[in-house]
Amino acid sequence: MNIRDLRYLLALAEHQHFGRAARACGVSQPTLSVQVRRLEELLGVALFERGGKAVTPTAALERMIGHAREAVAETEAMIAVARNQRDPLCGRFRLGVIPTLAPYLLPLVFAPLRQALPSLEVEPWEDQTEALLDRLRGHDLDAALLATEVDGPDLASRPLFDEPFLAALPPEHPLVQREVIAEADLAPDILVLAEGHCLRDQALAVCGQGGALSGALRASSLPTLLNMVAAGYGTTLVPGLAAGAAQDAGIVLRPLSAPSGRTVCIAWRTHFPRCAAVEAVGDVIAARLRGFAEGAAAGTVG
Amino acid sequence: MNIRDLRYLLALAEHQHFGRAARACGVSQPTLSVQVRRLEELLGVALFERGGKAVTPTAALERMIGHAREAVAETEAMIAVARNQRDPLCGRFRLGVIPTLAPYLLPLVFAPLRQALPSLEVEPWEDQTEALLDRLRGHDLDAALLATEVDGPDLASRPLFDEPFLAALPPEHPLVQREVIAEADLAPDILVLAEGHCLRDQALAVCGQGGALSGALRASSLPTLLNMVAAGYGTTLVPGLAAGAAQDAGIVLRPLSAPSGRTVCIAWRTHFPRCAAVEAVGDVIAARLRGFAEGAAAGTVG
DNA sequence: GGGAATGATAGTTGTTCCCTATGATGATCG
DNA sequence: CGATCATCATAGGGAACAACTATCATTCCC
Repeated sequence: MNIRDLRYLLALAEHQHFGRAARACGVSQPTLSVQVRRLEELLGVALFERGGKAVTPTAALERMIGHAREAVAETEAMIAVARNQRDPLCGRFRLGVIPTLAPYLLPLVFAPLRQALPSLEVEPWEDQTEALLDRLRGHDLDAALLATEVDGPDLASRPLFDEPFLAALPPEHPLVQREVIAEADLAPDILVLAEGHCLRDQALAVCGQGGALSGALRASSLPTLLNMVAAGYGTTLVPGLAAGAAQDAGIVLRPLSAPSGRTVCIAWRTHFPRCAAVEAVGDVIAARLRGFAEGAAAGTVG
Repeated sequence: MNIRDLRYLLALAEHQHFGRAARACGVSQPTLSVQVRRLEELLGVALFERGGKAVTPTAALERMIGHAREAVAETEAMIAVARNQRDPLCGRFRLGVIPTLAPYLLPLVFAPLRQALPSLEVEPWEDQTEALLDRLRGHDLDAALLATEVDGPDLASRPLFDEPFLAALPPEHPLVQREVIAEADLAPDILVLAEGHCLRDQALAVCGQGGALSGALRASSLPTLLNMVAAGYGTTLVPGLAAGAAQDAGIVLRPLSAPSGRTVCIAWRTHFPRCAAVEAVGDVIAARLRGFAEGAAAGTVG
């Protein structure tokens, strides 16, 4: 059963004339003639009474034609929806972002995204890496911005930009005197985020598992951590994009003697069909952050 | 666009597995695979995300699937309607009957029709010949019972049975003495129906254009005409099936010396697709009236 | 009865659809 | 870590389908 046949049917019922109906359908008269007859044979019912003068729908067709009309209409509606969805750079795009990145990166990239991909509705979702990966695997996200590379059978990722780490010191800290801080010097009184934050692991990896890691002082968010540092509880590493926020909190920032940092990536399901959207979003973010690493290492925010 | 493809689509969306969906559709897995892909290319949208593990409908498909479901459902409803209509001996059958026949014939044939064609809903429509033919041509009737043969480019007819005429006399009429009446003897004071009734023309044809045709005395229906005869206003010819009614009205009936009558036919449009129904109805009526002519000519009602 | 109009039929060609067989890839398990 | 299984994609071939042009049959009308 072909929708085309139903179109022929409706055209013939409307025009009551094979030639005109065929012209309306853009086919030859024999084509429509044969197809209608085939349909009649298939259904086992006479659909039209072919008089010498007029071609009239039978009572049987009258009862069927409503359904036929609906079937054609629904099919066309479906095709119309498909046509509207055709552009992968269109529609909702659920983008996960880790908490140590979201508040500092999103303000920078929202405007460029909106300009470059006006019909892509980017919906951010803030959560920690593992939760984001779960949601990504569960089709609850379309992509995620992470500070860790992902590569597996089902997920893939692509680096977008490097975010250098800066040493964060309370204003009265003795190390403030130095222009450049050695990572090891931070270790004794370093503060880190609560478990689950990738920044915690990265800071510890850079500075070594400092023994002074006081159990009571684990911040659950980066702003809290910055406040704790500003209040003199200890030092920490801040990612470059948070430099402005750190300074606003009254923290002194210093470059590291051996510059290190983390790589922000965009991750997606290997088989995600709208990878064009992932790519485009990644391009926009990478372009916005181009040259950021150097500037941030020198203490400037892009 | 084929409805079959939509079925594949729905099956795959439901099973989320090519093999099982294919089995549910009764096709091989490559067939379903290829068809779904073709559909995706046709629509220009990815409909499924083919992961290593699961096959999941995309957001685009989620928006389309309702329409697809509706289209399939409507198509199936249409096919179901067609299936129910497939039997031509089923459904409404609008049957025209001329007024001089309807009240006498229909009581005889309703029961046999209902028995022989239980799912055919015979709807009688009483009117004069010309009106019936108009309605027949206008598709407002499916067939008509007439006392005249019809043959033309658009209409055809078939004789069902012969209905003899009987001489109808008031009880006190002098001709009552005779066992058999000559047609010419009726002519002087014959009464006929109003114009438009075919029985009028037939009576006049049999008896000649009797000069005594009083303009004031034209009955508009056969019962009225019978009452007029019974009241002594004149004589007439009655069709055999009305013999009982005539006798009930107090009329004396006599056979004609040169037996004559009219042929009752069933008429239909040449191109009417349910001619099987016409034939069946005709068969039932003819069978019911078989041998009626002889009996009626002898004064008996079948 | 000839001509115009209309639908049906015939023959042909290109497309579509389905099958079986096979390939590619990822998951699973010893 | 390699073998095996599961799953989907691809290839090739054959049957069915749908489209066309050309032609025929019928009806209608003058």
